[in-house]
Amino acid sequence: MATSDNSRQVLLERLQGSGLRPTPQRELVFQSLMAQRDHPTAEEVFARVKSQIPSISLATVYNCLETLVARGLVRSVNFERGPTRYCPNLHPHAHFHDEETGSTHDIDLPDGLLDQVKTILPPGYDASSVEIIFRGKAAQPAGDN
Amino acid sequence: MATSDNSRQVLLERLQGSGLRPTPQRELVFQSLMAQRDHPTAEEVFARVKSQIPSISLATVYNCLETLVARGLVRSVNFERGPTRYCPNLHPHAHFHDEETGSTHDIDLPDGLLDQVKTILPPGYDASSVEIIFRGKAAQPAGDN
DNA sequence: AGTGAGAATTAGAATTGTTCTAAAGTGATT
DNA sequence: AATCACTTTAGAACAATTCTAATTCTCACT
Repeated sequence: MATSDNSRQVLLERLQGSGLRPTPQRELVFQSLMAQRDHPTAEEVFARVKSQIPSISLATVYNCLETLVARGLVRSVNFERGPTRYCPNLHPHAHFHDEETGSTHDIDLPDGLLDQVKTILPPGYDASSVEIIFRGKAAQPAGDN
Repeated sequence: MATSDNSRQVLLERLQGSGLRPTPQRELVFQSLMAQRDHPTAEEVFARVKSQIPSISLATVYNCLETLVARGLVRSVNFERGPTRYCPNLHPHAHFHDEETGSTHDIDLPDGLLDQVKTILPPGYDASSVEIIFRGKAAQPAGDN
């Protein structure tokens, strides 16, 4: 299949380009993600790749996933590890994570924006809530956490 | 102060309305969130309320927070507890969490939507990424995870 | 005021997801 | 073949959260 050869090429290039080695473990973890296009957890990836490399360890799977995410080859869905945070702001708002300070700011949403965003959902999808998270730098005097 | 009396009223009503008791612990946890409008973790809330009720336990803080979130009095920022998930879809897309099945679906984004959403950021905020998460029901033949 | 039932709290153990550490392996380069 | 950086492995450690069992509290009803 041409597609998987392509993505393998991309993987190899990205690794080379960062001075990282194209190890069997990295290739396999990447392949397993490309092959089954769902959203597996690290444990699930671990389970899937063990049949190919029985000696692979969970720590290696975590390492490989981290590498793939860092190289932009894969996306991680739980953007922010760490403890859940609670906010008393009940107005519809988005969150901005300042990556430098680790602080979180509330961003007010214009009226109707959430409804507008919901219109991108295909028929059959009924969203009870929408969450918008920005990440980046805020040239702002801190304050929030 | 009228505001905090107001929100206290709301708290009491919401609890009553669900047959829940307005305990000192629940009131205190709620108050502490209202008083300091940042995004504390459960541990931080625990630390803050201990001075008022030294006997309070961490489990109670978690319980109270869960209750407040369930009653819509407070919002939790790490929408989905549990393990991080990984997806190989590199096209800009949102995620839809099906609350019934626990599965996650990719939602394609129309061109320019992310840029458009970014325009709501006040000056000084520079977002390197935007994450959009829907939660709700999908009347869809599953498939994704 | 006393009692009983259900609700809530407490302390600590257990679980889960992730990261860390130390030792061993790999492979290109001298 | 010695070296050096990178990688993997196994298991311990850690952090966040949930669970459990015992106790305490609250409140409606006598």
